[in-house]
Formats: sequence, C-alpha cells, structure tokens
Amino acid sequence: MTDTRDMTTVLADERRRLARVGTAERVTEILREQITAGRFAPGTRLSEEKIADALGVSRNTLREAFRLLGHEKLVVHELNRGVFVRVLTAEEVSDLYLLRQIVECSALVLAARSGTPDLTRVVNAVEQAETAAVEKRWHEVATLDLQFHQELVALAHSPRLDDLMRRLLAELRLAFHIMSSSGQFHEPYVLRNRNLVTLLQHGKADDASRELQSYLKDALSQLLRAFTGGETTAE
Amino acid sequence: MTDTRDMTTVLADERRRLARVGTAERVTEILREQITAGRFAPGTRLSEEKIADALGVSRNTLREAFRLLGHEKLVVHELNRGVFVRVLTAEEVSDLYLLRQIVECSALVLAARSGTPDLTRVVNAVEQAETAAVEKRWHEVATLDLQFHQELVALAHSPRLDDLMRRLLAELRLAFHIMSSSGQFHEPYVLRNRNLVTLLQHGKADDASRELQSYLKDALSQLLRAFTGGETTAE
DNA sequence: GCATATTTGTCCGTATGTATA
DNA sequence: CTATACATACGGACAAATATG
Repeated sequence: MTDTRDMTTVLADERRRLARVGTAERVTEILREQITAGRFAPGTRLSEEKIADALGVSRNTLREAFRLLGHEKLVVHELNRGVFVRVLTAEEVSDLYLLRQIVECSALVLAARSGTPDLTRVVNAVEQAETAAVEKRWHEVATLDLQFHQELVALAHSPRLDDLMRRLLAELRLAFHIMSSSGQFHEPYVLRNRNLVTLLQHGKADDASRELQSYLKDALSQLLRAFTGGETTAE
Repeated sequence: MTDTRDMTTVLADERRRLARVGTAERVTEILREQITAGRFAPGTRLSEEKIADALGVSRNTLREAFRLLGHEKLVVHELNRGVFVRVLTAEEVSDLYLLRQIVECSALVLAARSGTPDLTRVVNAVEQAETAAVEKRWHEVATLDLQFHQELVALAHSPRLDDLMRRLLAELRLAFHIMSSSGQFHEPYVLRNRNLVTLLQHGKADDASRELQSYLKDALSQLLRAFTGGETTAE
C-alpha cells in the first residue's frame, strides 16, 4: 500500500479518475442539457429505442441514464409505459418555491454569520445579466439570473446546499419553459438582484433575506398566473 | 378516450398502477433497508455478481438499483471498481447537520405560520420513544427518534421537504453506525423531544425552533467526538 | 515490472408482460 | 378481442480496467 510514485503521478491518476465518466453519465448529461434547455418539451415521451439508437448506446445504458434523470425529477418513469419529460403542476411549483425560499434565505443568513462574504462572483453574475438585459438577449438574461441565485447560495459554503439548489433550479426550468416568453420573465428581477447585492455589500444580510422572500413570492405569483391563465404553448 | 368503466373499476386500476413497482425498485428497497440497518458496514464493497446471485436478479437489474442508491448517496460508485457503502467524513456529517437544522427549523416556523398544527403524530412518536427508552430497547429508541424528527418536518405539509428530510435521515444513519453504541446515542434526546412538543403545544414555535437549533448543535458535537476520538469499530 | 485472475462496463438477443389503437 | 408496439427482465458475451501474486 506504500506509494512509491511521486506526487505529480499520483495527482495525474486522480485527475484521470475524476475526469473519466462512464457512458451512462455522459448520456445523462446530454439528456439533462436537452431537457433543461427546453428542446424536449414537458410531457414528451422519451422512447428508449429511438434515443438509444440516436446516441449510439445500448438500451441498458440508456435505462441507467433514465433512472438518474428520474431521481433528479426531470423525467417521470411510468412502469411499462416509459419515461416522460416531467410536467409540473401548479402545486408542485408552489412547493418548489417554498423550498427555494428556505434554501436561499438560509444561505444568506449563514453567509453573513460567518464573517463578511466574498461577493465577487455574485456581483459578476448581476453585471453580466444587466448588460445582457440592455442588449435584450433574453436567453442569456434567464441563464444569468439563475446563476446569480446559485451564487447566492454558494456564499454559505455548503456543498449540500449547493447541490440542492442546483437540482431545484433544474426543475424550475421545466416550469419556465411552459411560459411562452421565458426570457422576458426574468428581466424585472435583474433590478431586484442588483438591489440584493447592494444590501449585502452594506452588511444588511437580514434585510436582504426579507427582500428575497418577497421577491420570490412575486416570482411565484407571476409563474402561477402563467399556469392558470393562458395555456401559452412554448415557442 | 371516453371511459365506459364505472368509478370503482377506474380507481382499482389506478391503485394497481401505483402499488406495482418494478424489480429494480424492489431490489433498491431491500438494499436500502440493509444499509440503513447497518448490516452492510460503511466501506463494504457490494459485489455485483454475489448480490445479483443472492437476490436472484440479473446484473443489469441490480445495476439499476445501484444507480438509484448512488443518487441517494447511500453508496458511492467508483468507475471500474464497483459500488461501496458510503463512508461519511466528519466534514460531510457537519454539512449534513447544517442542512438538517435548516430543514427542521424552517418546518417548525412554517407549521406555526399556517394555523395551529396537528401534533398527534409527533406526540405519538415521543411517547413510543419514551416507553422504549424505559425498557432499554435502544434500537427502537433510535428508530423512533428519527421518526419523531420526520414527523416534525411533516407539520409543514410540504412533500418536497418531507422527501428531503427522509433522504437526510437515511444518510445520517450511516454516520450513526460508525459509533459503537448507536442505540444509547439517542437516549438523552428523548427528553428534549418531549420538551419540544411541550413548547409546540403552547404555541411557542419560535422558542421550539431555537431549542431545536441548540439541540442539533449538541448532537453534532457528540457525533464528531465519536469520529475524531476512538475509532470505535462497530459491533 | 509483468502476467494472471477477477470484476466491472457495455452491448446484444430474446422471452415475457403490459398498454393501447 | 386482437394486434401491435413497447418496456421489463434475463442471460450471455466480450472488452476494458483493476487487483493480485
């Protein structure tokens, strides 16, 4: 068990081990990307045979990928019927926002509790979103808005909280895609994001937490209106 | 699409659909049970061939179960080396408790916010734990303690929060099994559980939340001492 | 450092069961 | 009710990586 190899060799080995992923994982990533990007609309059935064929992998491997996506709640698995891109109900979206509020607000409080947080990544996300909004690049605005919130949670330095937030946002993308113009949806929140940053920069974490709470409440209302109101078919 | 069947037939069909699960799911349940009960010690490698043979399922099916357990973080999957029962580090246990505190305390606040919560299930869990503790049935005490906390979260009526808590506790069991006497560990907390219930019964949800916070802080310290201190081999 | 045995990763063919037109 | 399409599960095969002596 004694390691006769020098440090660089060991690290190179580790790196290879971490970098290398199996086919199933790669397939999972591809499908996740397609789903969160909205290219597979919610409700779509994902045929085992067609996708396995298209990606050039066996059905066994694809099934492993489906299980993983099912656990991430991006697809639902109906026995003997196949997997479908998840269709969120209004209740589920509400529940998601409840959890989102808990996670994000807790993260802010935690971040402030352990000294002054480093806000550079958060600030970066807001600024990029601001310029993207000016240039009306809505798709980028949406992506950067979500990244902003991910960075907010990252301030708490908790791997598990980060992971939880990542999954939450992936699921929420499903909800956004139901709306016709998922891009503009995020636009008004860029301003409020900036506001949040300002509060944090002045050490007012509790105020930021409260503002974030009402912020998310508004966003949820807007989303729910899109659900109950017009059945705005995407694209 | 018109449904000529009567209501009871339709419901019976639905019921069957919900109840039936595939082999992979059943295998997952069996393994989860074995792992959380501590019969597979953390670090143990789970051989595909042996387990598939023992359970009478094919390797492909077992692998699907492994993926599911991996996503629940009960096992880790090392490429070309197999799956191992997860070994938690001290950092991971701390992080786990951080999330646990967020989830449980938030649940208490949420429960109080939406009217007076129904405490019957919570009370039940405490009382059963109390009698089990008197009779020194430590294994039951442990189970009931965890159930108590699950019921606490259930007060918030959030499916997602429930699910999150369930997974959290399953992972925590891995940590408990590292200690020599995981049973007695829970004993002092039965008293504090009763205390929490009393606070809730008097509508003092905020006080309960604060008490729970220091409660969990103590439990974590105790756990970490077991980690860094004696390498108490299980059994 | 090398050769070997073991184990996993991936794919295929097939038989069975299930859902739906 | 039948036929078709599809998912489920199995067992076998071989390649690739790992562990062992």
